[in-house]
Amino acid sequence: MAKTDTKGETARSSRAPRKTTSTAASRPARRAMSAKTETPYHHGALREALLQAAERVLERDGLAGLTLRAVAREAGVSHAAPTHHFGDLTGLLSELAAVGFRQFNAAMASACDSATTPFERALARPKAYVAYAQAHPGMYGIMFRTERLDYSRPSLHEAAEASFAGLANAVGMMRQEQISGDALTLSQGAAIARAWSMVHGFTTLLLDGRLKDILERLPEGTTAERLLESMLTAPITTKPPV
Amino acid sequence: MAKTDTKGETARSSRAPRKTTSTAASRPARRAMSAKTETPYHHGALREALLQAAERVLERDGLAGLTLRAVAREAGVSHAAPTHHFGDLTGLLSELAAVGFRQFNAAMASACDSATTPFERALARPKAYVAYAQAHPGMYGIMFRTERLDYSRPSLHEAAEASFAGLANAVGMMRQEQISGDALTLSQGAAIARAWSMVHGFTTLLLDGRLKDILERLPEGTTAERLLESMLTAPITTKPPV
DNA sequence: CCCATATCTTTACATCGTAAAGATCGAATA
DNA sequence: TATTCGATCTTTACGATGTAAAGATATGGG
Repeated sequence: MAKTDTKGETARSSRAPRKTTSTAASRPARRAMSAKTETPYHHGALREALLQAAERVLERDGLAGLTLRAVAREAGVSHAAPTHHFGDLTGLLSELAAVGFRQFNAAMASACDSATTPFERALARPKAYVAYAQAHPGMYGIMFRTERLDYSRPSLHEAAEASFAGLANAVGMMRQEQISGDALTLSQGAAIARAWSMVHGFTTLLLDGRLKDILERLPEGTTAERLLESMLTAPITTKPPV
Repeated sequence: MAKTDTKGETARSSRAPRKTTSTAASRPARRAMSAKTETPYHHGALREALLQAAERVLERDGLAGLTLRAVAREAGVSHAAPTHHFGDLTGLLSELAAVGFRQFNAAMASACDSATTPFERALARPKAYVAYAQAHPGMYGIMFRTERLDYSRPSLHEAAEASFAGLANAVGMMRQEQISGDALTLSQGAAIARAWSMVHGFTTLLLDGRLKDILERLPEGTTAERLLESMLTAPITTKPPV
């Protein structure tokens, strides 16, 4: 038969020695393991290690470099190991996106906490939103690359839901009214949609380099953050936009 | 050597007979061509045929199904034919995105023309924007899938530039001032960024299914278009959003 | 102490993008 | 008109990827 997969996909020996977990490292290995007592057959916490490896690969090589096999190489395991933990590529991306949403939610919460005046509080979330996306462009890209995500996974569903709830809550605070979870008035829905659309749209356009044209034509040294601030606070001149 | 590419990749015979162009069809073929006088070696207008095939594949099978080989199959040519016309996958996607931007620009222009009152004119563009994306989700997805696009290609650059110019011009009309091409005030830039971010953000969230949560909680039968309209026209309650 | 099960590796294969070389046609040129 | 050259399309080939299936190995419960 035709020989395939013959070249350098083992990755067992040359990588960094596998960081065994406490339980696995504490007790001596029963059977002989490749003479050098390293790289035990069982990893111990491979799932988490794979997620961390995936995040490294994503931020280093971008979305195009984020493959199952690349993640396995980065983690120093066989190329089929991730499949066992995540089912398929969609599974891995979905779990990674869930990690991203949790990071994101934490960043938003901490930004809200550190704001004191009402004016600060109004801008804290949008600024933190854009800041997170700029600091983790790969992660943000994955979180909204819907075609390769499976929202039926509980971890992703919950993390994304929490993110949305935080947004709705913030909008409710602005309007000084409680936003219930099960029903919305058109005015409330419009306010949420406006806030989310504006910040999400700004972020994606910024990450895609689409705002460069605008930023270059603005007064010398105007940053994206300044543009965001102005976009959110400046009075609207004559009629609704566009 | 190991045999590869041995199965069903010819695609010459079973497909629809190639639609030869006028010049190719008008004169009889010189040499014998596979006994059945069809599928001439030279297509005649393969480049355009490939772009149309790509658009069909995109809207039928989605972005994941849009591969060089799938497009070649759809057009009934060998899998390497597209490479000659577009260089690589990025080339094909970029030219297809350019087609999308031209369609989009035409739709926007026609929407502006058919608007009469100032109120209509203010909403005509956003509505047409979202309507185009909903009618051609694959195309819209490609136009903003930046990682696989080459904006240095003149056709794409020009079409996207025209789209941006139309937006800037529309915002200028709203503000009743001329927006020059080379310099912007912060207020002008903020107005453009707000308009673009809002509509683009709304569109991507809608296409990604992220607005379903909101739409379901709104009064019975509220459509996305209604939400958009409300988002753009409703007064902003208390302070800047988010 | 032993085995069922979870975990990880090996092997295999279809598909994809892309490169390189061969085949065919159109048209300019002599 | 015959020939040659360049453009167009096909064939062949190769490495990479996702995924399935089967084999190897460790872990924990009986």
